[in-house]
Amino acid sequence: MDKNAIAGILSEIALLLELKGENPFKFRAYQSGARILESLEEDLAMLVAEGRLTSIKGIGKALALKIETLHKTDQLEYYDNLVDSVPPGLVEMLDIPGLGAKKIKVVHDTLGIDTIEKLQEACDKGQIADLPGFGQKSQEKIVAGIKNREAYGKRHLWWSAFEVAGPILAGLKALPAVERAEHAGSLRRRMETVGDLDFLVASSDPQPVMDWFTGLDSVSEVTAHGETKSSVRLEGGLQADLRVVPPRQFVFALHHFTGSKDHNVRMRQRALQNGFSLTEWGLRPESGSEELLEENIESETELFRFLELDFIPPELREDFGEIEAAENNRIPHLVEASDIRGVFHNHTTASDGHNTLEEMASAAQVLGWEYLGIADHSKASFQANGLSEERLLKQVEEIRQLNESGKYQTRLLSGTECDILPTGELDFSDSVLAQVDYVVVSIHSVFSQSEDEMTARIIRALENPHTTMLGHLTGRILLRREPYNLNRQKIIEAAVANGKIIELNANPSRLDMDWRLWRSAAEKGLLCAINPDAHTTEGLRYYLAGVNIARKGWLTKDQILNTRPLEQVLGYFSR
DNA sequence: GCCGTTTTCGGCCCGACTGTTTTCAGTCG
Repeated sequence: MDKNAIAGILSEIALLLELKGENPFKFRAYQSGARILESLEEDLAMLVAEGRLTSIKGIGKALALKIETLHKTDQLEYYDNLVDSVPPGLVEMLDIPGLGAKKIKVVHDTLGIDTIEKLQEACDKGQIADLPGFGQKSQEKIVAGIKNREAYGKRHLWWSAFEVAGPILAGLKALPAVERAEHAGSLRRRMETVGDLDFLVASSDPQPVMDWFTGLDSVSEVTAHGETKSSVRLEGGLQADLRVVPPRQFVFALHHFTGSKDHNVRMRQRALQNGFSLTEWGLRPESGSEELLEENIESETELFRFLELDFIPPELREDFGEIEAAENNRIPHLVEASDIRGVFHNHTTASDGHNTLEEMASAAQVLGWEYLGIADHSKASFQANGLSEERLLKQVEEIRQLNESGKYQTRLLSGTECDILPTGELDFSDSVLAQVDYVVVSIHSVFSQSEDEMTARIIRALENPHTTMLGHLTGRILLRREPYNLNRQKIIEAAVANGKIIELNANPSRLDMDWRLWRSAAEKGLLCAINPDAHTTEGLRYYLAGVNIARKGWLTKDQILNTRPLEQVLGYFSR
């Protein structure tokens, strides 16, 4: 069993222990164990073989033994027994807002309820309201929670959440009572998906701010309306929280509510080591002290500096080594949107795009790009109106003529998004591929191969001398389709060995390859290309989502091909 | 269940809101 699968089991164990009412620090140990495993750089097999698991901070004897057992045998009796002892319905109930492990345990222990259906029935009979610690309101909340579980339970794409958040933030900033306003949470950290929107405001007069927020036209339900915090449900199911804090607290609260939780834990630990207690309220000389430190800290930069750290951009605050880097002046200068000089993977009406070659060229010019690559589908992608050899060569000629005409300042590059056939062969022959500027190779069919088959298929495509870059590595569609089975590390290694690029597909539903892999991949020498995979002129703007993810992946300008000027890009293609 | 160079036991980040209570537990982030 690989480390991610094992991590999944450890998280599940944590959940089950919580439902059983175990010592909270015990299940937290499992939770943290799962996370540690996921972010492990070293080969798990090696760590197990050399008995070095316990040398990792957070992994003790008990966890090490369980990890080792799962790794070697794919089985764990402890886990199996635990699963058998907790009805699956109880786990599902955690999705219902207002129901946590303790209350679920009460419902189960007193009424014997073990499915959501039975919970619904008990609510209908009014039995839940009579339980100790429950009441009429909690019962109503549970009924609503069950009803909305489907619609509200899911996360939202960062791009769409950001579009909703933008006008709200602008509205907050325009209020007279508001001194400062920012969004926080996973939205500010540029996570690929967002659970809810967090807004933070500095004001000494919270009431009108709260009233404005809860009174927004797009609010379908007000779930909390307090003096410092309000929560609303927006049309479309997105939840939004607003916190209003006194101006001198703003920086601390912004840092706290930006998270991530794991990053905050590390920051608080660091503060404690330096003799301070850090909370969203500010810094105290020591834990337990009432008095806030009278330091003049007005920006996050100053807060980090107080803890002897360089500024850590919000995108990096995932406890992925950013604290250590900030300690040693090793936070990289991350790529910025303005560094992008063009993109390579885009479609036109020749295949399944919605805008013509010229419309795309014109839109790229508006974006100020030096070059725009066109990579329409190849013939095997029949469903996407893939180009035949003949049509591709015709397009190459069109592009050549358009460039010669000088009509657009943006130079068009001719490429292809060539299908990787199930065998790993490419959809076009070498002689055809030799006639385009570059080749993006992608998988669009037969997703169901085994991990070994899929990995070998992709590696074979990377070994083709005409291949320039690999498109959307895993084929995942966020919130909709899981990645296909493949060994990411092997593919990264093959790309490096063959001098090939892996694309960062910037389509907000893909954001593939995942940001968690980029830092170590780039350290191994992998070159990135940020591609919007645009099917419309508006879709070109997705490159911004790609830059976000590149930043989350610690990438700098020089690790990304499309930050380079046209001449260098052409030079790279004709190596 | 993990950790520790004062510690092998006694901690483990912490505060707001809600709904239930009548001083607080559970949930959430």
